[in-house]
Amino acid sequence: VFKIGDFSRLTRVSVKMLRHYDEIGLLKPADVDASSGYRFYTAAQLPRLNRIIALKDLGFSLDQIAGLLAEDLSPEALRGMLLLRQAEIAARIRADQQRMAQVEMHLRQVDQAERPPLFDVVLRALPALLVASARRRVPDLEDSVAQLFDVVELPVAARRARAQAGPILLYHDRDYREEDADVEVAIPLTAPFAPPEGIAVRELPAVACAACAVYTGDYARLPEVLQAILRWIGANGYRVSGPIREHFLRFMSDRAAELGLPETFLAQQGSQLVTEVQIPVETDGGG
Amino acid sequence: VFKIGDFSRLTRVSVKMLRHYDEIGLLKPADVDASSGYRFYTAAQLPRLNRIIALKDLGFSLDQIAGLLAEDLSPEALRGMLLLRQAEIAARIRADQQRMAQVEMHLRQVDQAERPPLFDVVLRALPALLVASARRRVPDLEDSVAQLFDVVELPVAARRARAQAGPILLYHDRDYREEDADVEVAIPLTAPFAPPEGIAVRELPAVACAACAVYTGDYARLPEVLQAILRWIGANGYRVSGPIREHFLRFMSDRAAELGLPETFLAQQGSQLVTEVQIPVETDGGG
DNA sequence: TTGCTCCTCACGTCACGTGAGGTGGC
DNA sequence: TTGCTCCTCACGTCACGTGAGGTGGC
Repeated sequence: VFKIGDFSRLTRVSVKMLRHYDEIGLLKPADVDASSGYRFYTAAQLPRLNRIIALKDLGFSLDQIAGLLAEDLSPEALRGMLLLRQAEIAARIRADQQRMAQVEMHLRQVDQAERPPLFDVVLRALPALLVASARRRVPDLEDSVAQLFDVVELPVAARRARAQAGPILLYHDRDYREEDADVEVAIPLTAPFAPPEGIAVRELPAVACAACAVYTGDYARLPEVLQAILRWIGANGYRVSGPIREHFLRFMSDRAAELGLPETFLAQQGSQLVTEVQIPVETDGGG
Repeated sequence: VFKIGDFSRLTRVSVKMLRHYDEIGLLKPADVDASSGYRFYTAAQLPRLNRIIALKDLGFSLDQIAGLLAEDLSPEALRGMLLLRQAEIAARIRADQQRMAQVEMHLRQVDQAERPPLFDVVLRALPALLVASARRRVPDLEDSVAQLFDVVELPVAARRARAQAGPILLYHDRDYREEDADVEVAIPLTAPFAPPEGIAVRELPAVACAACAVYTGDYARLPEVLQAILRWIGANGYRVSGPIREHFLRFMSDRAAELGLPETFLAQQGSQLVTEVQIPVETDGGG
């Protein structure tokens, strides 16, 4: 029979941890002196403590460990816990490998150039979105996109179906071009409706991984931003895997104001426009 | 200028997080209404928030991010932070890969057999230890080891140099044998001393990774334990990379009692002996 | 008036670590 | 007596999430 300090040295588990495990009921001392409160452990408790430490090393929480050590644990439940843990670890490894690639990229930027690194490109998932959209091949971007926007905006506004998110512009061409571009204007919806001709109500697919950058300012410089992100994508070993999106987080439109759009999405005269460029990517050479 | 809710939707950063960043001074609102306490943000704050999110994705703490966003951050300091992060991520990936291998092993055990899995083998590092030791080729383990123990124990006890850890028995043979075994008895020390002939005072090298199991009971069954760990090592894709050690955590010796050893290490008559078997390993096929 | 947004406490999370202040046995 | 070990609060960690309870503007 061991006092807590001896048991701690024996097992290399800190006294504080042993007291903690006692407190949460994971490992009760074999005996506790009623008057002094001294905890006493026995060698028979070593296997249980060893299992606790081993499971902790595998990353299980103390709560889960309590479950795994329960006598009535079925093999299927055990299998389930292990499979879950396996999936979690796999996900963490993938996330860490992405982080690693990003850190290495920043290091290259610091080593090569004097200018501060471009920290603003972020990889993230894009959720699926229900939208009303119109897709056309338009002669030139400037004017046609504004018109296309109105075409979609009107029926959405009439049905009060607009969701709390700005419109999205998708470029369906493989190569970026300003003439005869195949573009789609999409407006997020709260609920589907039967669209008039020329307009579709559909779900914009979710994107597992997109390189995104938020840009504040005039649309004239959006192509520059786009080029910068494309360079970033190349430099980080990714490749474009779907249509480029521009998400207008805060935009300006006289017509929109007339239509009574929520003020959130309307920039004041002279204040900044906010746009997020989103480029779906996948690992270059990977699936 | 945005109210906190609008800014939250714009950036997909929760209101709570924005308030938290305000509180810790990481991102103060451009303006706060004196009477209502309302926070107001501007588009000019977007780049900073984007950097914060990007750095958070890389796993930096908010404290570190504050440092990284400071205007007077030197490129060398930035480089240092990135290198540190890189090392941390690499370490985490390695640890996760080990965990993964362990989880997979447990899964195989659950799938193949009905018996509960052997959770008790743990991988861990062994620290370097200053010891007094004697190494001999002995005709048979039973008696000779006990004698060898006394040979080392006496001078250590005379100098009161014994550290708070039990003695260690090392097997230097490549293959396990009970006859003509090349064994070493090592006793951890608090301080070095000039040893008598036949005894060395040296540092037992640290081991980066060892498969360890704590065994409670009679020494007669130690070879079984050893065999079980060796099977575990094979099944998990490791191979033995150094001499096998037996660390006597709680042992019995009449002679030791005479010598006034700390009671911790002496089992009562009839109570359990506690021994940890430690086998240095490396990844099979790896460095 | 109702609903929505904003505010400030204050507590919970997770697995302990770190004192503070006091006791008991050699 | 001194030093060592044990005890029980109680607070800190980290980055927020989750209510509680109240206010302000349309």
